[in-house]
Amino acid sequence: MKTRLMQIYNMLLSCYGKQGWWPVEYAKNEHEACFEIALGAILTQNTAWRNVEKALENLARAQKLSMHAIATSSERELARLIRPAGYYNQKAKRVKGLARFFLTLCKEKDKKLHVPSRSSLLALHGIGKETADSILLYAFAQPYFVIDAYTRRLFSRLFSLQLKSYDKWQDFFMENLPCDIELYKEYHALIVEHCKNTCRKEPKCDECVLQQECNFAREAQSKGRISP
DNA sequence: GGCCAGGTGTAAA
DNA sequence: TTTACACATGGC
Repeated sequence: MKTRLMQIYNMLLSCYGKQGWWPVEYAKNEHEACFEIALGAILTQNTAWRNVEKALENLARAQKLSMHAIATSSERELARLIRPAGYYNQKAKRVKGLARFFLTLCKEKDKKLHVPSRSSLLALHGIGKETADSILLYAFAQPYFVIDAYTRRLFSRLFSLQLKSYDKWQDFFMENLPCDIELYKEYHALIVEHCKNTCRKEPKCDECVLQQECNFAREAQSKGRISP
């Protein structure tokens, strides 16, 4: 299992190349870069990244991209700016809560941005496990493997896995991969990139870099055994 | 015009 | 504990 997970990673890497997530476009310092990542993590909830880019651009143009600016803006104004990212009323509340939370992380005298605990992120309204783990991994370089719909879809097919909960999926990856921040970042990004291309709900497996893996999984399933 | 996108919170079964 | 649904824009 461990070997196959790494094999799949290497196939994706050689096909798509290093993804270098998370993209930071506007931040002028390290703290704001962390915040911009977390902001993007909320804005991209069930939303295509290109729409998030429009929202971020609106915020930047209006000088409303910093944690302080967002924390002190009205929800109405924020909603107007982030409109292209969808669910703008909900997300306006969420990003404002996030900004206020981030301000508490930099209040320490040493000027360092404190690494939040997972539970403190989950306590924020509108931050669930996937968003919390994205923020921890990409903004704070903490070792949490991010599970999203693409990950479940792809690995359900590849391994005939029917894991129910987010935690079980996360355990599956974290128990079978070396604890390596860069690997976690890149693997998740590659899964997303791959699924955007060929592993959608209607998979195009015949033009897929993992075609052999898919066939292997299908064969194993038809023989009534779980693929290793 | 329908489907889908780097989910989450709430309420009901 | 699982399932259904609201939330919403924009690209293909």
